[in-house]
Amino acid sequence: MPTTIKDVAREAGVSVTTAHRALNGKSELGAEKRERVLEAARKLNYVPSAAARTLVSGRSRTLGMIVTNNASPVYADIVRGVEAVARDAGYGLLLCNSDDDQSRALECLEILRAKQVDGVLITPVQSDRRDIDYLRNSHIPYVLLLRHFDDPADDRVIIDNEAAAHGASRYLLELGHQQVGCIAGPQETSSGRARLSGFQRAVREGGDRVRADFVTGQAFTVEGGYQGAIALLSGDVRPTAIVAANDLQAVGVIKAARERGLKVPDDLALVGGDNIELAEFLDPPLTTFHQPALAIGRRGAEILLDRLDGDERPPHHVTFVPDLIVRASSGGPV
Amino acid sequence: MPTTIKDVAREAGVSVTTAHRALNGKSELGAEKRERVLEAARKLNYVPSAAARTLVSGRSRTLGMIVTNNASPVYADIVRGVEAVARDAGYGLLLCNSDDDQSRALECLEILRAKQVDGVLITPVQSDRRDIDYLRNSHIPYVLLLRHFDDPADDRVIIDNEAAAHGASRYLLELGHQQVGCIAGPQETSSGRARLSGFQRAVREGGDRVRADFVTGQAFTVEGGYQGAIALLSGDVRPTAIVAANDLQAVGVIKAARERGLKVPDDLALVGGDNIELAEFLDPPLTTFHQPALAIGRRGAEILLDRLDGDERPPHHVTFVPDLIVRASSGGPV
DNA sequence: CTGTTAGCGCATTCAG
DNA sequence: CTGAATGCGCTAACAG
Repeated sequence: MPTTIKDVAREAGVSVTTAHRALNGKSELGAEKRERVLEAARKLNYVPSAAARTLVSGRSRTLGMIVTNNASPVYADIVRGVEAVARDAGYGLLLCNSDDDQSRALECLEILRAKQVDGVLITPVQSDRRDIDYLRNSHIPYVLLLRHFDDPADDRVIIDNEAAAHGASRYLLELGHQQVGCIAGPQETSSGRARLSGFQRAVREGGDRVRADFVTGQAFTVEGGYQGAIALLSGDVRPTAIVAANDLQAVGVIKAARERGLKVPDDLALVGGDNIELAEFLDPPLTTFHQPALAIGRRGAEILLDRLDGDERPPHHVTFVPDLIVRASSGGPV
Repeated sequence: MPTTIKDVAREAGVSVTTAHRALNGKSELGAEKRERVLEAARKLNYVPSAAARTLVSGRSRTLGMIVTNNASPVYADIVRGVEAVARDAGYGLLLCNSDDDQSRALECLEILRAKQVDGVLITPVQSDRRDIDYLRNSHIPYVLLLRHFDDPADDRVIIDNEAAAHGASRYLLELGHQQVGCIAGPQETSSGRARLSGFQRAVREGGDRVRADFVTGQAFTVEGGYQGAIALLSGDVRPTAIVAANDLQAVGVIKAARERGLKVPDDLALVGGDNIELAEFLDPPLTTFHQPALAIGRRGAEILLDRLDGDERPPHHVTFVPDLIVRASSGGPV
């Protein structure tokens, strides 16, 4: 039984209301009584019940967060950024993983709604829009992270995936590769589509001598990259360079190449995406573009908290533009 | 305004109590009325208020979790494991990072207590025992993960760090190294101490010809390993092998070695710890021991949920025994 | 300046 | 089988 404000009031010999006012600094009241109350609260180790406050105020001072998988480096950093901002603002953070399974995401949303989170940060499952629709229909403020639908009404914090992938791909092509492959992420995801588009644009710009091949729908994981690489390397014409959808995939490519006795970058040039912490220590160090995951999380949380604070401005569309980071995996000068 | 049970009752034309019973399947009641209620609930998209339930029941169906840093690979996996088990049981998960700062941890605990979490999973800040004392004094059930104090009353899920580090160190010594270094983690942490002990035991067992050197207090991060390596490599006698406190530190060692033109493992053999996902793809692939972080999280959450379910058995002390994973960084046969 | 009253949404008494 | 009343802890509205 946690101690309640009633206990504090009794201990201090005042009414519950007075205790409440002393504790929350509402109206002015006798300095002496205030002290007695604060003293009693300290002595009894009083902490106000969030549940009761939520019940009466309708606000929980808790944010919800749904990500694909908090253990994946990019999401891990995003969660970190969100948590830091949330806690600084005195908010709790309820974390859920969807594994990009919509029904799971909806379960999570139901829990979050029951717990009356004040807002939600979400990397939507993009097999369909049900998660986002749920949030909208429930009138829960939300901010999209990493992925988004075209609806401009949504607040969102993303990176320019098209430009990022284009830059990385073009870099590879300028090194002279004429047979390039691309492992594209799930094409339901806006990020997966955009990165493929960027690759394709670079290929088009490369002119007629460039021949490109790609596989789609590979998960943003080591395994996804591995499978994608197997597919690309099994084609009739082996690519001399591969653009992976992200760094984890690139690791999968390295694994596949290693198994086939191909040396990266000599036999197979490679670029990834995201610039995870260990990218520079991989074998070989990975050429990639930098996705500022921590900042994305922080910015998203700030936007959400602003909304909860009454921010009525038009939708926030924050787009970071990643820098290309050249390392050894792409071949060419480092 | 979310819809309440009152709305459902009105819609169904029954009393609140009846609605409650229909929704919670308490006592038997007219099948027809039950249907009307369920139908109304569905139609109104009713979700019971967790805040109200918490207020009346005293239980929130939420777990709290405090880790050093959810973005660090081991913690990320632990969080993942906890979240999976928690959600399967219908529990929410409130996540906090302490950055191993006790005052921050205590802030988090205050929040968690206010939100009346039913239990807490924690990797304690071990600068002192205030976080654990707080939990105990607040009568909040808790399970320690990764780290522990000697108090056998605490439930805990850890690995045998001493044995793990001993095995890794001995492996290195058996390769013939006579000048070995160890980068030890913060010695306030039980894991940091145990890993150093394991190293020292291996050195003792190595006999008189083995000369060992070590630095303590290096953070379990790339930077910590880097600094530690600088220190060890700047000594009068350069070690030919280094035992890092974990894989991230080992990465830092690789970085330092690279900067100094030392080749791993030829000029400097290296072992880490934890077996993070990318350990095998590093340059060079890292010899390490496997810490089953996901399983640790899962097991911890299961124990905690059992406690909440009334498990009164003696304290659970789960200790996983890590396997050594030999890769190229240690030199020797792979 | 202070205390009394009422109500947030739900679950658990009690009566009927 | 059903409903009305009560209280969880806190805050807001209303007296005094």
